[in-house]
Amino acid sequence: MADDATTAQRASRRPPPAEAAKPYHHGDLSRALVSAGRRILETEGPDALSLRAVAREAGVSPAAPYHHFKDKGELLDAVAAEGWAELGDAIARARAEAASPAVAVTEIGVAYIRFARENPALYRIMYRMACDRKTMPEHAKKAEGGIGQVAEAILAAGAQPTSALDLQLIQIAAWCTAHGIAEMVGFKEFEELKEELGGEEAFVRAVLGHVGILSGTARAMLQAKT
Amino acid sequence: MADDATTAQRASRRPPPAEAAKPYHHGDLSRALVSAGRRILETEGPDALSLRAVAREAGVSPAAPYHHFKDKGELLDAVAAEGWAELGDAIARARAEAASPAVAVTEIGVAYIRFARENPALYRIMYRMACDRKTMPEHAKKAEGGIGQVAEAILAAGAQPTSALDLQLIQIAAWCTAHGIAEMVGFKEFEELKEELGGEEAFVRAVLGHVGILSGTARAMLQAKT
DNA sequence: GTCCGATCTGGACAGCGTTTAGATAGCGCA
DNA sequence: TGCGCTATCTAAACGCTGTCCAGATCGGAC
Repeated sequence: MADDATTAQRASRRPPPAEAAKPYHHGDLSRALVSAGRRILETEGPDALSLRAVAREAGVSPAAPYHHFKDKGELLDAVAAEGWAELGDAIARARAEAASPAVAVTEIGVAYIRFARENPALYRIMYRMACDRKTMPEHAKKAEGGIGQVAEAILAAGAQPTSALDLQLIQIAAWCTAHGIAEMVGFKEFEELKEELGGEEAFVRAVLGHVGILSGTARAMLQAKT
Repeated sequence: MADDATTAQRASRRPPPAEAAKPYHHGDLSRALVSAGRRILETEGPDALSLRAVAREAGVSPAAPYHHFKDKGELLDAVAAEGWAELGDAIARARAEAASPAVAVTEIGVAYIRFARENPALYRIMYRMACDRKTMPEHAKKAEGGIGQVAEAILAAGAQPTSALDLQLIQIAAWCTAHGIAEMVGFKEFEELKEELGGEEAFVRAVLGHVGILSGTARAMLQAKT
């Protein structure tokens, strides 16, 4: 086994091999550190995610990560970026699998919230990083597999925004709503109600059903009635 | 000055004096610790809020707080509870000052978000505690000066929920939305857009305007159209 | 074949949350 | 008035953390 690795590495191209079992000088650590971080996040929660723990998990000294990330924060940023990419995929999948454009927006919301609930520690880090640092990872904004999907889905559902700004605000409102629900669904207060409604997803759909993301036209219509 | 304090304390009733400058054995520390915590939160941010820093700020040894709170978490809980009480007051004020019942719900939302934005570190702690611990402070739930206000305001605005459950879901949806916007308004992504709209509050109102919290009847109406 | 530069280690530092043993001092009781 | 009780506070210590440094290691370029 060790022989295999050594041989494979010796036969490889000039740059350090991208995937080897436990290669080389130490291999490509940055990737190993990020996935070690995710592993810790999943198994031990966000509070256990220390730089030292990550290094330990990856089998290197506590100082080693500093040759790949200037900071603990930068490592967390890399972990978060991976999370955003996966969230984007989940959103794209939900949109593709939606029964009709009309329900796609809701399904995207449900998928977003489900992702956050299935990866609570990851989502916490993702939000934390998006909040503190200046830019979101590009993945999160891109149309293919990103938040940009929301605008498209809203348009496909037949909404008629009065301007580009209107559309942008719709998008932001949808995102804020999803984030808010995602973070609050876990509150212990709602445990009873969730059970009454038949599970967490039912609860999420019920809450989502009480939030209307309104384009300019729909909003005007609603105001005319009230 | 020291004389004043000593005299006042000696003349006081049996139980330890509630308000003295720097009294006694050490005075009523728990209160001092909580306000020291808030001071640190405001001046140095949430990351600087260590138990030791709080003790230092209050002028006691690092072990002293353990006679009043079993945990760092319990101290944070106390700080958060104070925050919830103040948020409740802000909500009540917004409702009382609203021009009409129809706009009260929006004004409550704006007040909620403004509080979160003006006390970002405090709000972070408040949410964190509400998330991790089992129960919200009673203050937050009470009708006078609490989230319960939302339901009343919604009813006063003329909404016609189809059931108690419907009303509860409306309330939760509103809360989730406010929380989501409150946390995301700070994103650097929106800086440009905020400026374009003429400030953060304008941005908040614009986003809020694109979210409709729908009672059962209003929802049915909207669905009939789409 | 020799050197360079990237990578990794071991050790150190200050700061953290928490526990323990011991000092201090107000209160109830005699 | 004085004595002990108990709540409160301190000093010191533990293992943990993020971060930095000097030195060891080793692949790749000349």
